Amino acid sequence: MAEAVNIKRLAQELNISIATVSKALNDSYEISLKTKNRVWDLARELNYTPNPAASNLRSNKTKTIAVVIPFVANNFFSLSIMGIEEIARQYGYHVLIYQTHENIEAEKAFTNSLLNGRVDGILTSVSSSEDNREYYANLVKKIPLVFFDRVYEDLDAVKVTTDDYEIAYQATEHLIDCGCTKIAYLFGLENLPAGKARFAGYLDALKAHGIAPSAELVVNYLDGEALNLEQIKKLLEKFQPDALFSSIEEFIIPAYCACREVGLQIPDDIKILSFSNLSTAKLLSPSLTTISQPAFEIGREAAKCLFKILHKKQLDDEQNIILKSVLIKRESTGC
Amino acid sequence: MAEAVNIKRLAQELNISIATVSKALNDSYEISLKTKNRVWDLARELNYTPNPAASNLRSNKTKTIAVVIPFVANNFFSLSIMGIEEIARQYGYHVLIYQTHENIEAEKAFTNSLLNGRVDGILTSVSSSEDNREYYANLVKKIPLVFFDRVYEDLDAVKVTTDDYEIAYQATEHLIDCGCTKIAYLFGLENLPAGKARFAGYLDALKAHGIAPSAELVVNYLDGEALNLEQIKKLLEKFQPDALFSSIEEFIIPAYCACREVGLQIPDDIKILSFSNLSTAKLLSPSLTTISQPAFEIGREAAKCLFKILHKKQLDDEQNIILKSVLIKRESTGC
DNA sequence: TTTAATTACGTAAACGTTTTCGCGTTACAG
DNA sequence: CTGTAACGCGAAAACGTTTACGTAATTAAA
Repeated sequence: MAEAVNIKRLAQELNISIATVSKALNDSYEISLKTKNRVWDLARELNYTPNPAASNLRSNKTKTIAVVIPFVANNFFSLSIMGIEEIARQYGYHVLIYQTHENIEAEKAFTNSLLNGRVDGILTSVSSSEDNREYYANLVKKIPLVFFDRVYEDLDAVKVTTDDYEIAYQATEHLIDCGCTKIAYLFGLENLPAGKARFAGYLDALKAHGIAPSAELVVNYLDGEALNLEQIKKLLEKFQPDALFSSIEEFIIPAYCACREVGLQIPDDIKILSFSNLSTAKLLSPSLTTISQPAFEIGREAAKCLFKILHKKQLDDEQNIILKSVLIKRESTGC
Repeated sequence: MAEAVNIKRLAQELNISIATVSKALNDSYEISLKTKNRVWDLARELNYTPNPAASNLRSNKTKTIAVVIPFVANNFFSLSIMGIEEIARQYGYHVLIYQTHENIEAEKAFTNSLLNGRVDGILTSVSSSEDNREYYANLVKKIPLVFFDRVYEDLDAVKVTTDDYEIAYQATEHLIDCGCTKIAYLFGLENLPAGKARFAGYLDALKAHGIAPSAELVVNYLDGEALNLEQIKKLLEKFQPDALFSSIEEFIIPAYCACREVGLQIPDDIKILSFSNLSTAKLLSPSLTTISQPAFEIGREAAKCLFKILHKKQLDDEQNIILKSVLIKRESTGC
């Protein structure tokens, strides 16, 4: 604190100009190796680190990226962040985190606050509460941005997603293979391509197997665990489905509880399957069949793409990167 | 991007000096309300937002805090971050996240990189792999810092923790009340006050009930799920404990698996209890009795303390804030 | 030998703010 | 009418970098 060690100080001690010091620190070709070494040694000795604000101001680079997501306390997103962090660290970048809480206004406010040079780029998984497509259509023109998992289609930006349609189709077939014919669908992310693709996979699999979909068997996600519990209990009592296909993790607890409260045995009376990155899925009672998304890899991949853009490297042809999810069969689907 | 809108631009359009604009934006008493309104209106119209780098450089304030934690993909920490974020947003601060992966070198490297004015303050939960006390003893002199959950004692800094000793004592008594006399301890965070306090609570409760502790019944955490599974299986086979008291969440999966593989029924043959913030604890097979820490509140409280320090408000007397954990009894302790 | 190119470094401006200091105007007391 | 505040604002320096440009010394080419 006391003895501010900055470039000027280094320059004075070494009797050279601050320009030379700056260039030496940045390993410029203009500076001789001898001088560079003198600078580097003294910098290390005095524990010099460049002032980020000054550096940002002058160079217009912050070496910082922002991650804008609905929540961090969520298995998928926290794993994604781990992947992002890993790559960011490799590149020497810092990571700012913003949670939108699925609030579209917060989402706009945060991202807007990032446009004045606070960060070099943004990684985001958009809020599902409302359609915010127009906003993002504008945003992608203003700052390097990569979408992951929750994306908007047809925007001029890189998108890292998973094979939602295919895996949902495959999962539905699994339920059918297990003898289910009345498969209820717990619908989340309805406003987003991911949610629509999952639902489409479910519907198409039903049709391919000659099962007529029924709107009565579809439950839309509501905000609040208790509400969903009520919804699912009503569903179970009124329409007696023989399976629950949950498209988002948030339905798991209410689904299990609802079955218990209604007195249904899993998987004998009803089978359950859910999109989820829960590490304890195998310990649930009974263990839960899940569609597990490669959350960590999604984070890594998205971050890699962003850094390619930031470093102006040509992106390998495609703007859409699709990773594979995996269906992990466990007791809750019982076969 | 094109038409950089900055203070100079505002000043030109309004035909006043940049000093006046700056002061108006900061609501200085020196400026008349009339002028302020003109500035504010134009700023809004042109979508002006101050350049953070310039502002930071001049004022030495970043409106940014850092959170340095072992992992974000962890129920406790991700909840803490939610709490921190909530408070930070109220104060208009940005949040940088750094994961140490329990690596003491990464821990030092990150925090050192924050000392050049990148952030105004730090919130941290220290790595448990080694003792890094000396480093922090120095660090707290250089930057406002608040510890939460995983702290070092006797440092001149605010510490937000939980009642580890008391709740561990209480939990052990609960196991004893359920008839257990041979209670194994799955030991984590051994290098930290939290880990030591939990263990002490366990030991003291045993003694108070006339049960002699045994070193054979203590298993230390190893890095890697498989290793812990092996350890616990050996423990079960060699010493037949009638309860497992796990001091950290990471033991839950290996503990459950070990019991299954060895053929022990929970809670009939053996009871299990663990520190944990797992939201699915009640859905496990059988549901898990947990000590649940108020993770969200810890984050909130820690952030509040940091902002008090940053705003030079006097801290209410005490440097140690202790929140209460809660013991949630479920099937795995079966009584 | 002369000229051109290269190397190694310095000067100074610039990035967009904040803030100190000073100055002119108005209001009011004496 | 003069002297003194108070008010409202502007000029300019400062924060610590980066970088365009200039220049002297050395080397290579002619």
